[in-house]
Amino acid sequence: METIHKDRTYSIRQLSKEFDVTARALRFYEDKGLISPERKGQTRLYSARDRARLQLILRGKRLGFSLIEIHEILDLYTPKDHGTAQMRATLAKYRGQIETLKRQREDIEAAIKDMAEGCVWLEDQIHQHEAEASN
Amino acid sequence: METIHKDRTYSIRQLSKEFDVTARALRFYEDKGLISPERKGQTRLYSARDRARLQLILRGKRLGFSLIEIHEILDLYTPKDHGTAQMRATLAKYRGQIETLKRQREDIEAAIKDMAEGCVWLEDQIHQHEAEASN
DNA sequence: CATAATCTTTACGTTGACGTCAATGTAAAG
DNA sequence: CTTTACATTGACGTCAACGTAAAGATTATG
Repeated sequence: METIHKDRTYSIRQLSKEFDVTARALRFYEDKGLISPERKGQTRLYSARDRARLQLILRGKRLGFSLIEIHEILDLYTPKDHGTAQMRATLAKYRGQIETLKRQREDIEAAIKDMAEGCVWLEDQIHQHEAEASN
Repeated sequence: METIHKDRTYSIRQLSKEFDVTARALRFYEDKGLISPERKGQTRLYSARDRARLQLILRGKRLGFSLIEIHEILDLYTPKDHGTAQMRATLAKYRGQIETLKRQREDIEAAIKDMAEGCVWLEDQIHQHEAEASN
């Protein structure tokens, strides 16, 4: 194992190229409190942790969550408090989020099913059409 | 079986209450060409088909698609042309859509997995905390 | 050293998806 | 027939999520 991995930092360009988002978007996410890269003087230095958070942000976006919702989800990923009551509350949020995701998964599966059936029907039609044409 | 089912129509209020969207939204969707209810004079009359389309629209929204994307998806649901070439093209779109949905499903499953692991960890922490407290 | 390439902040512009308000129409109830 | 309730079409407002352009600071390169 090399030592290089955990302490690597990324420039704003590197990250924006890697994930195909604009630098503007990254600064915007920072503005909204979703990421907080360090600074070397003026310029931003993104850590591996920042990079991971960005991945979560983008996944959230692909799933149709707003930046505010994503912010709340990110909060679930950042361990902070240690009171039992707080931990129970956090646990409840986790579970709520899981329920949300499961409902979404059902939507997706219904959509996939619909589309797959449409495929079958269409393939069938095409075959019939071809059979007709060859007579 | 009763005869009442297929020919029922819905007012804009009925639909908006049933699906918990505003009348404004329904008119907006119409403006964008997503639904086309008939008119009795001025007022809109939504058919069972319109209702079904609305369900698809809302599902699309829950999955994070834009109205434009939803419009394209709705097009896939409305059979229209009969040329073999067109049907092949449509089939390709179906398949593309399925791929999109499958990628989304993978995102969701990853998210669910993350959250579930977080749950386990949290439950563990809470148990340890309680064990400590009882000594 | 000059200049080009990147970075920064500030600020205004844009697009999507509606909300809200005004002015008006119409249909059922009392 | 008047009131009450819900319908319609504009037109403008709003919020999120960036895009874009301006102007300056810093770093890299010939």
